[in-house]
Amino acid sequence: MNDTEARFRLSTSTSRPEPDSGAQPQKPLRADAARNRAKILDAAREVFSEYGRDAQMDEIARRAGVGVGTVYRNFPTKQSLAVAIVEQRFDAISDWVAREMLTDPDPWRALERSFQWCAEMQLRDRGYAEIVGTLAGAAPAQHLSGGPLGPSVEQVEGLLGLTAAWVERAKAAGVVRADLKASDMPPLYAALASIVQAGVLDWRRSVEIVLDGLRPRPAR
Amino acid sequence: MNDTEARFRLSTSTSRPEPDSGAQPQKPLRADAARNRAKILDAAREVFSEYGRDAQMDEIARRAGVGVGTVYRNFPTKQSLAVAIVEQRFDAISDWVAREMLTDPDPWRALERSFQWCAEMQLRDRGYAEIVGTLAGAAPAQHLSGGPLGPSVEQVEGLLGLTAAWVERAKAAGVVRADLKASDMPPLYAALASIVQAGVLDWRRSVEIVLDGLRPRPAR
DNA sequence: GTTCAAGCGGAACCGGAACTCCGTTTCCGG
DNA sequence: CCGGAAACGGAGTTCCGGTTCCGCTTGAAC
Repeated sequence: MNDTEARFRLSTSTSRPEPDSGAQPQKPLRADAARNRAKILDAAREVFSEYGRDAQMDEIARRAGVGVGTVYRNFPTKQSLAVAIVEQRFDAISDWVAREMLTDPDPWRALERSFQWCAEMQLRDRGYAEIVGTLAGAAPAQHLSGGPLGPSVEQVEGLLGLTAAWVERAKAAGVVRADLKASDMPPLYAALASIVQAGVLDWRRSVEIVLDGLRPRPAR
Repeated sequence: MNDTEARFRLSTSTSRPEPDSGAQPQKPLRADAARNRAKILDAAREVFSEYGRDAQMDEIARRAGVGVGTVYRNFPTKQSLAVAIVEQRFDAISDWVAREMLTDPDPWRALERSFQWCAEMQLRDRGYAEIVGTLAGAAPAQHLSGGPLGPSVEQVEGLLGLTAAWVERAKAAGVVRADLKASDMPPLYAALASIVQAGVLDWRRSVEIVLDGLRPRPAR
């Protein structure tokens, strides 16, 4: 699973690590350096998904076939590397939602599939719950602090927008409760991810209950 | 908030730290030692609830007004201290369920209150989500490994029993879906705790959705 | 009051993991 | 093909936090 990364945003791309925003020309990296940067990102993705925040820099360097020094030349700190990975993951989520969830002609089925996908993601990536949790916790007006890790404000708003679009479609189709709001959804995904993370084998059962909670309220 | 601990199980009580199970007589601790052990447990409770697993032994010792050495004489390892605290918390949960949830004449209201309580607990104890997650993940036949931390098998089964009792009452009263099982509940509490942990301010909204999912299914 | 084992404090130890430094290697413009 | 700037590697440094050790203090049995 390599080079699935061409479509990611500049800040994590195979160009020079941004010393600061604003200076755009950025002489491109030397050929080997660019290659290494890509290898590092791939390795980091792998190691973070296996060990979550306990991933070790040495291990990442080893899997990238590179010295630690090289890792640190590209990402001055473990934190910054983690952020880059989180941003990639976040974009992957947005991609999926846009591609799979918004194009499905049946919004309810799209919802079911999205929960399924969320659970699978958590199963294969130990850091997933935290990412989704970040999104859920990034409430509307909470953009001030910009917690420890976390995707950018634009990323959060983008995904929230996609979610809102789905909610509209679903409500129009009458398949969900009439009072559903876009902001209701992220916490539910975060919840599912954490359930899977906790090792609950029968997470589908929890999904079933939540889905029932999302259905249109019966006319009184 | 001191000495709320008389009712906890022996292994965390103010008696000698168990060198092994089986040797029961256990000369009682010297008076000052017993006092210190209690102070340590109180401090640990406090620090763990503030910092979760990042709690530091030195800080615990400091708040207990005791040297680190004393902490280690009572709990040979940070892990063992953490386990003691987890067991206390777990018992507190069981207590609450037995006292508040099973005695409430209205099972539905008891359910609502329990979610409320769960959220409040998470708010005041950073380690709460992990405990509830452990419970949820401790599926029926999964008692083999005995993960990293975690309450004892008997504790888990005890609480599961209480939950089952509530489910029966609620079903008898016809206030919940007919197919509800005791094992459905722990994941929902774990989910709520994690939502609150993620910093979702409007967690009541998520609760509302889940509650709707728990209501009796409308006759088709 | 004396004695001494139980208990205490906290400086020192130690391992692990993030990060730095610098001698060596590699790319690439001329 | 050469020179030197850019990049590399990985041993070494630093920091941090759990755990140990040992000389001192104190409770309690006589």
